[in-house]
Amino acid sequence: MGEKMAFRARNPEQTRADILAAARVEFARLGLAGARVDTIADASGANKRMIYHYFGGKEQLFEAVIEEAYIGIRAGESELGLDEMAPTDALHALVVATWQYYLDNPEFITLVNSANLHQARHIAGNKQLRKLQKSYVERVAGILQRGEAQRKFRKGIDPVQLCITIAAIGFYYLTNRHTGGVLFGFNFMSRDALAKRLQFNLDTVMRLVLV
Amino acid sequence: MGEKMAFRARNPEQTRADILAAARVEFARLGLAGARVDTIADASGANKRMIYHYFGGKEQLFEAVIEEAYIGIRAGESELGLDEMAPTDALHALVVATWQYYLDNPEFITLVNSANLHQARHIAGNKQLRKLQKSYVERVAGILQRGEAQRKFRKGIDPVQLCITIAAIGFYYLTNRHTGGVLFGFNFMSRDALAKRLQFNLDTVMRLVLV
Amino acid sequence: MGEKMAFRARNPEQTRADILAAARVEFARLGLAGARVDTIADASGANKRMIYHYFGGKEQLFEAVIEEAYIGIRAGESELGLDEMAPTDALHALVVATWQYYLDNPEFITLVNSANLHQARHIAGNKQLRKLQKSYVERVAGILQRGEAQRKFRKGIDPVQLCITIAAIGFYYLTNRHTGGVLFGFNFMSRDALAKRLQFNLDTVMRLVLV
Amino acid sequence: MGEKMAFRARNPEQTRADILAAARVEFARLGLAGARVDTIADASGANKRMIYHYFGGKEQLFEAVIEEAYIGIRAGESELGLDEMAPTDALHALVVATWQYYLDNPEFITLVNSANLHQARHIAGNKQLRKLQKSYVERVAGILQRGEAQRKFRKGIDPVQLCITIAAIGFYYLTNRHTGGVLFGFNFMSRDALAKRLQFNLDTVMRLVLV
DNA sequence: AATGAATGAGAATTCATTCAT
DNA sequence: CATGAATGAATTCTCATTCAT
Repeated sequence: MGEKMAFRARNPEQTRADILAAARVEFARLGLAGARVDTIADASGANKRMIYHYFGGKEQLFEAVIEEAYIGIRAGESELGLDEMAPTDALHALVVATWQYYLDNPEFITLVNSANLHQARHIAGNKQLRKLQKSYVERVAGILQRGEAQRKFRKGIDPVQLCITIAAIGFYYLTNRHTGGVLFGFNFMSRDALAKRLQFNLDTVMRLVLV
Repeated sequence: MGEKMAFRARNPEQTRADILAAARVEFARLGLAGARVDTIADASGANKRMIYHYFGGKEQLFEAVIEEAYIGIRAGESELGLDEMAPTDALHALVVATWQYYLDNPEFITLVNSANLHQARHIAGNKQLRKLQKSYVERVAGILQRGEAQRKFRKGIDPVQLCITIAAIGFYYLTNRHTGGVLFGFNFMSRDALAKRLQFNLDTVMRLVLV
Repeated sequence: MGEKMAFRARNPEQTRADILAAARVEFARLGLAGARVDTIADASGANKRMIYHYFGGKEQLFEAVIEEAYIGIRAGESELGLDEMAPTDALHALVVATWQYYLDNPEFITLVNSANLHQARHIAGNKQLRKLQKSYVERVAGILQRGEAQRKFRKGIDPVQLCITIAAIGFYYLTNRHTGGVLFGFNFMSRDALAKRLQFNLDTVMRLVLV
Repeated sequence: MGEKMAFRARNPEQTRADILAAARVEFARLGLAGARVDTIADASGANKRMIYHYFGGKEQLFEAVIEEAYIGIRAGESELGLDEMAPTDALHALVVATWQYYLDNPEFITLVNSANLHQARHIAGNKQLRKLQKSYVERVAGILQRGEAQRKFRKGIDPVQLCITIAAIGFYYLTNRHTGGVLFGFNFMSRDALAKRLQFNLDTVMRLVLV
């Protein structure tokens, strides 16, 4: 009686990170409207009050999750060293890396879908993400220019459209894996199916750019 | 004016259809969890009770909406007369028609995303959709075979992967138009942007299949 | 199209009786609040509108059911010919008949409980039932008098209290058979258990009245 | 006045107990189906959300109420000190105490009826109640044995049947007091009527067991 | 007499958020 | 910084009853 319950480690950084991690999972699984603040609090090991303390509310927490997700994917790409590779190799590496990022971060695709369902208002005006994206497009543009200069790639390929297509052919396959499984009647996530898709996508991109 | 419209037309078919139409819009806009039964009832001109009477509940209504959406897109394709066209024309027409369907039915893409968020459990076991999809794939396979026989198309192109890619390059662009707009910094839905994207996609597909 | 649905037999008496029978079962199973007008309509083979037509509403239907139930049990007793039997035999027959009525009409006990939950307001002022009850008590009083005159029964036994006790020892056992089963740990409705209880009750009543 | 009682005492135990008490009254008055969660919330001074927090739902709250009711009656009996009394006195005390418990806890009888209406599923598998009941029966069996040993009581009286009968003759009178009042035409709850009934019941039980 | 579609009021349940400690 | 009890506003779902045919 009167016994004092042990508080969790008074570690603000950790608490914040734990909440964010739990929120990422929950929002990815159920979307913004379907996610439960209670569930996030429980899963994070913190409590509901902390969510409001650190993030202000459910929507702001969602914002933080989305931002973090986009920072994550762009960070990965900048570490590939694409600028040092031959153009063809760089493009190949980019397609593979994008695909692999989706596979390693299964929450990313549903988070992006949720962000779009809400018309991207949770990242509207986010300069940082705009900047990261810009440097990404420039990197791809650089690859195309080098390829073109070497007479390997066609002229006039729009780097933005290429970026979108590289994302599309992987992202769509994975985000629609459930309905795809039902409609097409095979397991989209089997090792074979995944390998086949990656190969097909590499083909698609290469045929698109090579002269 | 002042006239009391106590009861709506005693027309079960119409009532059901009105609810379904209102539900399609609401679910597309806010997802399964975000959609409000009340809003659907009001928008449909019917009342909440009718939703439960005709569909059983929110989830079953969602099921009906998703099923209807898939039936709609497949129905459009079967009316294109692809089998009567030259292979190249047929493929071109298919890419254009798919793209146009997405533009004409903006709800379709978010509904599909919602269905996938919930792991496709709302269409699991739906034989009809499986069948429709099958005949769609077969139609595409037919185009590929004819193209191959005419030495226009490469050999060994997987029709399933092609179907997925044709959908992906249009669908992804449109579903991600909001975050895309923020990140890339241009309006994905401007006339020019749309025309450019369609052209790029046609290019992508043609380069993929042509010898 | 324009095909006319077959109406059920235009037989008011039958329709009313069917509704009443279905209502008895439903009210007995779930009580007044738990019973569903829809269920009664479906089970009766009629439709909801008929319930309102014939009875006015759910509460009035309940009234009709309760009244019918009480008329039923009293009707049974008056047919036993108790007045023609020796007092001991008459009492014995009455205990057995009461018990048997409960067993044959399992709905009776829960209906009575429901009527009491609602403080008997559904039979308040019902002269007919009061009259039937009166003649029942008089019949029992007659038995006691004859028994007393023959020096078989004690003097001064209150017929009302006896009536209540005869009902109580059977009714309570049966109405509480479910909780009884859980708490005492045996099946109150097995052939053996029922026989044992009846014997015990006969004993109880006989010892109560015999000199 | 004008003072805002925004939050009630932060006392989980009390809150839970308040809800339980309010629920007991409401369920007793209207049954499981007739009871209103809103009413319970208001009457308890808590709010609806707390009911779901502490009990999970209406049905589970009902379970808790029923369990508490049964624990209550058994607790009372174990405090009577029956084992220290002469057999006849013990039996007398038990009949009186049972009767008095019903009178002091008017909710008990309708709760038991409700539990039985729902086929005792709310206490099915409740080991604690089974155990309490068992020790109760054993206590009664002990009285019978002592009485028998002292040649005061008949041999071979089934303690379970006796328990049931002791409950029945009081319980039935009280649960049926409303219909009884209408049918028999007197007030079952007048001081006189109650006294008379208790005396009759004592008589019934004593004649049943005495040699 | 009979039907079943339609309704509004209400009931159970859920949820993001705030308050006292 | 941390906790978890408490809350009000929604939200889904239900139900007795009425209306048009």
